[in-house]
Amino acid sequence: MCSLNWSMGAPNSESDDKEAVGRFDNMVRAAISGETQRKISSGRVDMVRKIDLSVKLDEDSVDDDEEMESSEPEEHDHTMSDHYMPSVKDEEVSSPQPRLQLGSQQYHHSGCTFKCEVEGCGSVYGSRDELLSHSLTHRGTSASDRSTVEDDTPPTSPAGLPASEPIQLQSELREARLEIKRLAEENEYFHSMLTHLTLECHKLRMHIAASAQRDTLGDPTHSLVTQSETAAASPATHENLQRGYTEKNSKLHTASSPKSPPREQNLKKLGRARILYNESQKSEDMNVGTASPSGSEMSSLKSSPSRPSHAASPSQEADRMQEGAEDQTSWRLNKVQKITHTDVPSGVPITQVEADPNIRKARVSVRARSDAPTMNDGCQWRKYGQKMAKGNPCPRAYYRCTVAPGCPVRKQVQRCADDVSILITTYEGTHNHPLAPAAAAMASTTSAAACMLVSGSTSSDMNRMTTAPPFLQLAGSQGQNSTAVPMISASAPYQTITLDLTNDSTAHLSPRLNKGSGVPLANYNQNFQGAATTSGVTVGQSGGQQVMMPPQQPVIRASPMFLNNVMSYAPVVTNCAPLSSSGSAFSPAGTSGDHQAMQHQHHPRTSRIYGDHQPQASTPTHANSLLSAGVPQFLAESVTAATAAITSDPNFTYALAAAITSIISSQSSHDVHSKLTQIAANQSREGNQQRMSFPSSAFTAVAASRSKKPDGGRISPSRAVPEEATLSSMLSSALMSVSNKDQPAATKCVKPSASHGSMAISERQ
DNA sequence: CGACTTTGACCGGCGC
DNA sequence: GCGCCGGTCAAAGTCG
Repeated sequence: MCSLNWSMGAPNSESDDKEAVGRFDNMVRAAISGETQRKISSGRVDMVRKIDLSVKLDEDSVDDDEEMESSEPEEHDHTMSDHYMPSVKDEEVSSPQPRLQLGSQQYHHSGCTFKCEVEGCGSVYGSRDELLSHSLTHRGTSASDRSTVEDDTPPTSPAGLPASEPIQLQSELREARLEIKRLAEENEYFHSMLTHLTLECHKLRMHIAASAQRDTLGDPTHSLVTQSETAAASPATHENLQRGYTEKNSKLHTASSPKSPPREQNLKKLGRARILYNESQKSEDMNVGTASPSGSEMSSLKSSPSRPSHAASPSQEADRMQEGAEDQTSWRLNKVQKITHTDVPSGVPITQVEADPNIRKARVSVRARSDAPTMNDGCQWRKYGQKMAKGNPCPRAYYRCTVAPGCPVRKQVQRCADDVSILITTYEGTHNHPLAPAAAAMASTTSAAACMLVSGSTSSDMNRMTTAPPFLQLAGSQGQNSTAVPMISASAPYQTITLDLTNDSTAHLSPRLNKGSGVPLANYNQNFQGAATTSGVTVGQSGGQQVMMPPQQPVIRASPMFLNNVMSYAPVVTNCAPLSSSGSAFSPAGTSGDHQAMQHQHHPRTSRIYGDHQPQASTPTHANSLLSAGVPQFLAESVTAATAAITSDPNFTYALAAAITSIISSQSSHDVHSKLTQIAANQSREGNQQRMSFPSSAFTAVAASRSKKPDGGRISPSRAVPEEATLSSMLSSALMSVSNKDQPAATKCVKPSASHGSMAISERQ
């Protein structure tokens, strides 16, 4: 900022006087050309501001440059946030008794008039034109003040001001005013664009809400179409707006001053900014696994409560990113992105997620017995905080996934207040990276649970949850019914589903879990067993809230493992929005939306089924022998057993069986063989880390191998404690338990199609 | 020295 | 408006 500042206030030093004269000469010129070009990057509205700031209020006017610099962020934010375009009048009025200094002359500003305070003058001027002329007159009589000429101002003769200068300045001033007017029109256009986009966003939201409802009613095809429509509509709209702007701008351009470079640059910058914006959003979305178009971007930003008004202008967003303004605004943006990341489940357009506040706040809590600080779920976690939570003497630890930079997944680990041997791990968010098989186990298990949660939460009738998988139940709040197998906390601020792995069915499968607890498992299963021994759904009271308990079915207790393998594929295989839209869908395959990633996750997990089913397969030898035994058939048996296990719940049977079947059918035996071979090799390498006390497991070994950082860094307790219980082991054990039940497959042939997943969800409602 | 944990401070939401 | 509480940040400390 060089010469745009008209100091107001107390008389300045002599140097200021000298500088002011020369600066005044360049003022308008700089405002139009240099300043305009400099400030283009911050948006057109800013450009208007800078020109309008030809009268700027100053408290101390110590350093013009610094003042302008320091005032920029605030102005910028202001402009961006509400499209406020201040006029001179605004600032004039806002000042009680401002003083305007033009060159060496001072003018007292009162209302809309300026009074010259030069001794013996006292003229009053109503407009800035008059003021300008007057100033020039004074300057002609005080040529000594202009001894210093700055910048590129041509030197003036000692005799006085050239006669042509006032005319030239006035013409330039006229040009500047024209520019201001034109920019004001543009700003108005931006305003209308903002309004339009706001309406558009609102419309899209309604669409999304409607399609979500249709989804739950079993019309997935339509919903998908609708989603794609909504996703596609917005960019198109944006293009139209952009085009409209271009056209209008060209009209404005031709109708106004000939200063075309700024105009074109503005347009270019606008376009580039938009590209930048879209690219940045795409990169974000790619992380999440959904190449969400700008439509979702818009709504995602729009949905931010902290930024209600700025979201409709992607170019402004891009401008900010371009300028690298790391101010509060960008912090808010990050916050928005965080929210987006955290809450966007796999493979779901952001719009859908953001449209549903229920999905947004879904959490999955896993209760398991463990002596370790955290459970090994296969991921790398970094502890970023610890708090004493109310009502629990044990501190709550906060962890952040560090597998991939920027992964939004967090988990909270806290020991149960009633029984410190129980570790409550609450997951929130969706991984934006492929997961190791062991991590995928936990992720997809919680994903499945989150599906329950989301589906249940969308229903206003809680009783419908009686048709939910039997391992689910509704509870008032997490932890109140600590002995119950999974429950949904519908009243908590964050909707939380709890997978309780502390019951005996799990316990007997995972003796290590209880090894150090010293607490009889019966204590923790007493209530559940008591309530569940009755057939059918038991409804009880817990903490004043209704608790529904499903019929006790040991087989079903292990169903998380099936969900683990099923649900994570469901979004991909069936592209089932409800399934994948769970708030905490830790589904790596679904998340990535990438077929490669899916394959990457797919095979090991299938292998896990295989390996878990056969405890002997925990050694390479066994694995190889089993490989030769014919894997596909074995897998089919596993699927059959799994299917049988879930047939007790007629509504989820379709979804689960469909997903299972599709997993099997979508991969060749060759793939299975190769993956199993790979896992066997891993086991061979990591043989010393194999847990022989566990019946599994290919993926346990993989988990162990993955738990060590490639750079040899320290292993965090969450992944290095040797005695800890691995969720994956528990789950694999559970699967084995199910498989050994050898129940008849009531649902054997379910066609894997996109409709099934949704149908299951809808039926469940 | 880098990665990670610890821990006090800070912030926003929420209820009174 | 105030205080409580949950969640997060970031500087300092720790560890390999």
